[in-house]
Amino acid sequence: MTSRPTGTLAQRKRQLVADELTQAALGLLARGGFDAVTVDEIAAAAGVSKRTFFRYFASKEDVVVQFLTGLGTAMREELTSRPAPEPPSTALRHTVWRSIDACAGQTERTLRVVQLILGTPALLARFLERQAQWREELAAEVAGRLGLDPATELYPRLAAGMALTAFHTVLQRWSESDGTEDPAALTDGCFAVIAPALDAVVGE
Amino acid sequence: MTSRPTGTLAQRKRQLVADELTQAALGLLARGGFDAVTVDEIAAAAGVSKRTFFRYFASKEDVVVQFLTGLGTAMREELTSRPAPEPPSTALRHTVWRSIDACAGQTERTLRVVQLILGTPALLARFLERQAQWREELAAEVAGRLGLDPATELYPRLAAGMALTAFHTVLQRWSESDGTEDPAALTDGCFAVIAPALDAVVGE
DNA sequence: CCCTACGTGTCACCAAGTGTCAAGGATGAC
DNA sequence: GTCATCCTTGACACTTGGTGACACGTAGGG
Repeated sequence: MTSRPTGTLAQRKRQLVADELTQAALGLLARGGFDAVTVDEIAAAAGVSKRTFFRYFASKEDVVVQFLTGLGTAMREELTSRPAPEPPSTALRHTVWRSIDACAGQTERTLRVVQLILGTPALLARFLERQAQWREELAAEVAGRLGLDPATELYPRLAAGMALTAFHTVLQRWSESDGTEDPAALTDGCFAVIAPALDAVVGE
Repeated sequence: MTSRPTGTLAQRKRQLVADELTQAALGLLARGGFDAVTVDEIAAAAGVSKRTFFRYFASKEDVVVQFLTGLGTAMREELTSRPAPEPPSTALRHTVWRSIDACAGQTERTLRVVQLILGTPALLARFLERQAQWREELAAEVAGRLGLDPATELYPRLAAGMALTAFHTVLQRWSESDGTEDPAALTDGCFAVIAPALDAVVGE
């Protein structure tokens, strides 16, 4: 998907530095943990200054969490592209699955990042903050699909929240099993549980 | 319940300082926002040193989030005290309601704190981190109630996650409405949506 | 009266994050 | 070729969150 050189030369150079920073950060943070590594060390490992690090990432947590940033946009894209008559449980199941499937190419790397995030309170906090943003976006999209007023109806936010709870549960189980359990099966299992609530409103 | 002077004199003195710190912090943070107020200012307003502030609170966020700390323990207490044969949706509805109802005595103060948290990314992140802990605790309790193995079954974590999604949604709506909407009605409305999923497993 | 324990203030220190400015490198006009 | 310009970067200084070490004062117990 990102195989051909995208954008201008300046943009590609910028992307190169960002990748180098991410690479260095994930390598150092994997061993030693989050607190044991300083931003100066990450910057030095990438061959840039501390100041440049903060020109690419808003915070030390950001360099890890942004590794999973694509997931949020992937989810919203998938949800908007789902056919309208599809029941919410099906549409949201594909939405969550799309974000998980997006990491298929780099399984072991993603696993280490997820384990790092779920095992580090500061990173978990930032990750959950991201999820809160995604929830609002998904809720708006769900409301639009069903023609509900997001300001008065409780369903959109709850549906988005349930989907993200499923997402989080899948990541937890996948992380705890060291990648042994099948993400697809976990996703289906989670949605089998929450589907009765997601689809109950359809008759309304 | 905390009407009579509890604990030793030293404990009460400690509580006094903690209350003074919380009071000062909430007062200053309400106007000016979270970033505009420094820990030194909070400590000075409470008449102690910065070092003493950090002997009472682990972080600047903590002084705000800990104001809602009782909610987590209140929830778990309520869930454990619920009769075993009660359907999950009923037990969890009372669980969430108990934590909301616990703030009944200080409505306007709680409202300002909730609005501050939901409107400040750093505070929201810490608050969500707390909720993640609560979720694990509630999931363990749910698993115990139903005799499910929390390591293999998806239901406990999902049920706890749905309940906390309801909790969060109630707080959001209550906060956005400036306290106008009725928390009890919101709670019932949320659980009416998620109940089909919570109770569907009963037959199993 | 002394001794201990505990809470607090002071100071020093580290790391995260930001503003500012000057240097360098690429680009484009003439 | 040269100059002007823009953009990125590094260097430096600074603020703030957070921690460790130590010294001081006070209450209680021998």
